[in-house]
Amino acid sequence: MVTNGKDFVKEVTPRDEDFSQWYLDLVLKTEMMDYAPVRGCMAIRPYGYAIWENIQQLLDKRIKATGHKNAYFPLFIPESLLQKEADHVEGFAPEVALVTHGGDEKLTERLVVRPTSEAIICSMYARWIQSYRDLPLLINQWCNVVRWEKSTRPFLRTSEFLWQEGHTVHSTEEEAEEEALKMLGVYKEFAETELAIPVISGLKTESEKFAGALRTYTIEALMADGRALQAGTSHNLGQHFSRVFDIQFLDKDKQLKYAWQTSWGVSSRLIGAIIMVHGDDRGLKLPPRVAPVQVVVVPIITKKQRKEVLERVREFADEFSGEIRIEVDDREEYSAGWKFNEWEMKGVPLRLEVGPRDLSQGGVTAVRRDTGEKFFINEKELPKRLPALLDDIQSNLFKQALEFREKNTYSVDDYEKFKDIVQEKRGFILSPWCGDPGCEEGIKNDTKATIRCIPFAAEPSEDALCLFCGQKNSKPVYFARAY
RNA sequence: CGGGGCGUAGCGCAGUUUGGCAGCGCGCUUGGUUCGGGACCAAGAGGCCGCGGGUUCAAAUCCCGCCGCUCCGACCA
Repeated sequence: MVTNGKDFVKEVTPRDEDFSQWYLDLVLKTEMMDYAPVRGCMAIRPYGYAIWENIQQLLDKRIKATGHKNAYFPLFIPESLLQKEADHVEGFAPEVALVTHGGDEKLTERLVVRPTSEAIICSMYARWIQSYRDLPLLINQWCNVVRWEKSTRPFLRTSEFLWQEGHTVHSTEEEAEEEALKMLGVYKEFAETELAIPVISGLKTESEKFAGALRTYTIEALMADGRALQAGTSHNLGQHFSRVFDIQFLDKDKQLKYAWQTSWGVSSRLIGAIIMVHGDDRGLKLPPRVAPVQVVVVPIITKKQRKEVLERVREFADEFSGEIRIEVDDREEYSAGWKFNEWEMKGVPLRLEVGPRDLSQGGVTAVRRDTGEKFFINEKELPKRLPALLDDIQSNLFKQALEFREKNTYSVDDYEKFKDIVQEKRGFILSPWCGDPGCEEGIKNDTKATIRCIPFAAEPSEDALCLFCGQKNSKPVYFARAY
């Protein structure tokens, strides 16, 4: 940590000085997480977990609204099941945790701690599906998964993380494709509406797609340091898994057919995205829709009016606690100024100050976390103003993030210029690519930038020359340095 | 997995070079005075110096091994 003299938040390294350190300072000081005694693992503390609960609640609603039901599958997967799909095992083998013993007894077959649940779920689906009447099968699960990662970062990449994974089965290829795209759309709408994070969506390249998928779709967000973060993926699995797990159904035409599948997921990584998209030198800036505390009330306690002020803020909280996540910080061992900084660091969208002056004027002093704006609100207007202000903060955060992304998205067809931007400014770079994995690889080796996605609208054009090889009829795709 | 940095009280650090009582600031506890942007006074509590070996009369300090965090790379949906 670096002490930054005159600034308000002493605990946090300035963002532009050292982005990584700023991020680490924040997740620790705001008590979102703490390191656990297992390498790469963390405890998610109540303040961080509350954000996850809000994400779960808001996304779960959407998953159910699109016809999916929740279920739960085992943490352990027999090793032989994981090994059935060739690409899948190749993709995950290096990072699976294995259970070899039960007590002192060696297991006859080793168990994999799920890195994702395709294998175990497909093995169950094979038993549940016989007829086209059993389809579509639309199931989601909220769970933890384990991937033994080489390098980890709180929330962004940890050995164990929380997520939801949807696993659906369909009778036709078209229907599976439609499902994969539909859920990508749900993710995009969710990220933008609830997390105030603008995302670009599109198709992953062959080298970046999910191990075992036919196609992978993705939403990608831009962090404040100009690096991209994959925020959610949706896979069209084709018949890859149904063939090896033998998920067959008798169709209307009396033919026995292999089913078509999808899977899709977002993880607790989204919490990292919220931090890195919205945060500033003072700390977090949480979008009201997912903020554990939307409004904090800080009483200004004075010797003379201590009782009146405390009574007022307490009834005040009761008044709004039904519709707003409101918290009264009436701890008397901390000064008002200390609390201001503390709650700003924790990213609470709106602060209300109630002191003798406010009481005499019949209202409260409000301060927005997003703009720092300070203003008086008359008591009578509060029921209307508070929800309206939270909505306004929510949309303003989205607007700021969108402006930042637009400012940091470049359209470039010259490789030298491309290299300069990757080096100096980062951000998204829309550049033509011929589709050859060799060119993708070459650009990655030169610049560390990867193709984040091929946007849906991308059309090849005659005069678009591949950034790397110069071939005509290339498509504009998004490049970035990524987390 | 390769290279660098770090690990001493809850947090930030000094002490390690040259072995000899484990310290400072913040925080914490208690009492009191305060409170509109990190208040003040007084009295206190708090340590397997990351872990395990070794050298030594004596190790936070020297040697060996390991673990963890972190940065850069490799790897990675």
